[in-house]
Amino acid sequence: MADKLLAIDGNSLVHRAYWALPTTMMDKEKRHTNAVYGFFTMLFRIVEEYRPTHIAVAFDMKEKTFRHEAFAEYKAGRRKTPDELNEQFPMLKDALDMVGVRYTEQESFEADDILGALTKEAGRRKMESYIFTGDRDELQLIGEHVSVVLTKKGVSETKLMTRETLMEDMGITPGQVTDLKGLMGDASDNIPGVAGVGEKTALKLLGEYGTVENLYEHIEELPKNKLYEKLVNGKESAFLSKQLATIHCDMPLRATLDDFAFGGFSMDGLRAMSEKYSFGSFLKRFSMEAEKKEVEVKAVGLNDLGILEDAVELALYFKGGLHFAVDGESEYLIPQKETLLDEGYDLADILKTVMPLLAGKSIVAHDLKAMEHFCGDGRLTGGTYFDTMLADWVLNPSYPKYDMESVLARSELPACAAGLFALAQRQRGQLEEKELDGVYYDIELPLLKVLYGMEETGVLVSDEELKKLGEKYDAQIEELTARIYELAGAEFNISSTKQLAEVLFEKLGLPVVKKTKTGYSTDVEVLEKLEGKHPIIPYIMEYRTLTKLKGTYVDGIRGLIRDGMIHTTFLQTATATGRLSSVEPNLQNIPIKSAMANDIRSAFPAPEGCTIVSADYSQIELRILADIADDGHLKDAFLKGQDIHARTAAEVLDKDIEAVSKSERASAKAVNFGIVYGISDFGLARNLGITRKKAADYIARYFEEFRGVRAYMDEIITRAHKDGFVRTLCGRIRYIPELASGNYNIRSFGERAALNTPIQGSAADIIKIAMNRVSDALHKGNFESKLVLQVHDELILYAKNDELDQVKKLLADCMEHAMKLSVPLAVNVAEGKTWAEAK
DNA sequence: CTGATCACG
DNA sequence: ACGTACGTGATCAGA
Repeated sequence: MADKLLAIDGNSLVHRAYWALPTTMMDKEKRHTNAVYGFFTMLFRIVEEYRPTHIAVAFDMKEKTFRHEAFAEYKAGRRKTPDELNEQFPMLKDALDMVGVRYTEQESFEADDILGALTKEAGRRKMESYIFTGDRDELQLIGEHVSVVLTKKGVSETKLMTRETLMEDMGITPGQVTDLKGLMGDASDNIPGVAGVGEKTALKLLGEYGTVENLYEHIEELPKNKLYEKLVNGKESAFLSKQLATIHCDMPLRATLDDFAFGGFSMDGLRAMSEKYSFGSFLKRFSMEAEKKEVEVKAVGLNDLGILEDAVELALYFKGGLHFAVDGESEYLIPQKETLLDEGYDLADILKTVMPLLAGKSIVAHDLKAMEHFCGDGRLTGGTYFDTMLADWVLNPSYPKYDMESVLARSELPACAAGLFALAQRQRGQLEEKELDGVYYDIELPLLKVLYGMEETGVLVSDEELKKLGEKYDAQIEELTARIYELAGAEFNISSTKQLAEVLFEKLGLPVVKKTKTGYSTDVEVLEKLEGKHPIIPYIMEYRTLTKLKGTYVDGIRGLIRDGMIHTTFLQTATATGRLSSVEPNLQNIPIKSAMANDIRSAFPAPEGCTIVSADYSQIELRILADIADDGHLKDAFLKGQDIHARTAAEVLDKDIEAVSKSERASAKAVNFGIVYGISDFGLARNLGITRKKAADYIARYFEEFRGVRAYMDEIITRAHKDGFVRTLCGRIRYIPELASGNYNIRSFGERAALNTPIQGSAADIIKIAMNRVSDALHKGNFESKLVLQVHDELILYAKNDELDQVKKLLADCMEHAMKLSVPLAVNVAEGKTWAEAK
């Protein structure tokens, strides 16, 4: 194996770790340890990823450096390093000693100078170097054999920077990094740069002139404007700043590269160090690491796969490659994708060899649906499955991310096959403890396969029609743009809320209706209030509608068409309530309400020989509310099959349901929506455009009639406060930590979520059960018709024309009887040759 | 990379 | 006296 140097900027990383982690972290002796802990978290991660043969940690020395001699204010004005952090440097050095990692420091030089000299030396020996730092200055050290691993936010994310990525990201070469600092300065080091020149301007100038020196040679060619003046005044500062930012790679090194040879952490040292500084989670981790070491020692090549027989216990999907861990007689195999590719294997070959071995076996994977796509149709059948991503979400659906890295980080298990295996084992127990096994095994796990099928099938789109539509919209947008410019008396970017606000509220003097935290609001609500006050308003509203349609639903979708089809991805672990979401493209928010929605939906035709069938639940959320709140009026209305909004109006206004007017029904509809969301008089007032008092009055009268609903709302909130979570009809859980907040707004939000989640989430349970049953029924009946989309309360299928009647019946049946409630679940079924017709 | 806006249920 | 309806994703502008 080629030698690889990991050169670490100790100071940079310690600072990063200190600010990223809470100072409440202490060891047995009440010494602060957050920076040390964070440093090692990053170190373990990076060593795992890069597997260096040499590691050097460089520290700054407290003494002044040659830079202070050049510029007295260098690093002045910097926030003083807190004592809680300073104390941790000796501890870190001690800990590094214990685990067998060498560090170095030299008087009057900074860590980056040492790193520069070390990596330069390594380069001479044709050794690859990776500089690990948060300091972007060090990007100047990038070279043929040198890359920089930049820490991003927190302690878990990094980005590998090479010449290529630096060029892509900033458009400069490593050599130009000092020129950049020379012009823009660096606030954190108190490097002045040229006053008034920021990153944007600096990059633009460098793009043209390359270096500070060349820029000033050609300074007289610049237009004699403000920028020119700034540059002339800042000339001396620019040169000095560049000099300060330059890292000196030619310092005399006290240590040599060989001193930093690294043959792995000392396991005993790790244990002792974790013990000494009370790093409990590391201790756990190392017992796993030790196990993994065993695993790798026994790793065998692909040719030996034949020995596996029925030994497959675990496989996982990871970053587009496959890692396998196979458990026979405690024999493991983990060929990593990179290793296999290095050895000249083709992924398709691997799959052909490995997949048959997986059939019928017990498989654990992170994101099985993605793995199914990766492995190809039907390859993963017949075995038992466990998906650690799905399990993590079912156990707690409120995290922002569920990728393998995040999940394993939260679990504090090592990011390797053994870690994932251990995680699955733990999750199996937790699912039962929390009574979430039903949701997981009976709903989500089977649904994963259904969703895979839907994504694989895809949706047919007419690129030609979308193209025509786009041209039509473009023409209209152009016309609108001209009119808007004329009415405004100037040209501006209508899509820029900032520029639009300037035109509306400053140039045209229209009244300000609402503000956002950054300035004037110009959203539809505002524009509607302004309608009639100026002829420009309707044009702007139309412009907004058209550009939205064009950008998102014409161009956006066209860009994703492959062979006439689009294949959305249904995210099964994205929402806190249990719903699905849809991305790339989002097919759950295709226009339906507006006048032009028909155009868009018409571009989604049924495939040859098929009809689009759409079936949606009618008022499913209010039916669920009727059931769980056990409300007399609500249940009565649904049992009698009445128009629920009309009935609500009749109750509140105390009149016959037949006597309810259209506008009375509309108000009641808004109230019903509000109830489901956790109503407030303010919200209802805003929605209906009535006074807050009238809204409050309406709500009060509603609750007088719908006593069950009122009681439910009180009860669920009380219980949620007590438990800290709520559940859906199927037992799906959502923790709501906001309920414990001392902040009124946050707590109120928690209460509304507590109220809404059992309703929205139960609806999600019901349609998911229905989907599993529909899919099952289609297979069992040997139908060729296919499920293609789900839009929260609606299922869309491609029905083979000769199966149409049976499929419609089967569909309605599965949906209506997905769950037995105390009121019927009503389903409307429609069909058409395009999506637009199937309504 | 965040905020504003707007598409859906 | 607080600020304000639940759940999503895509696009654009502009720091």
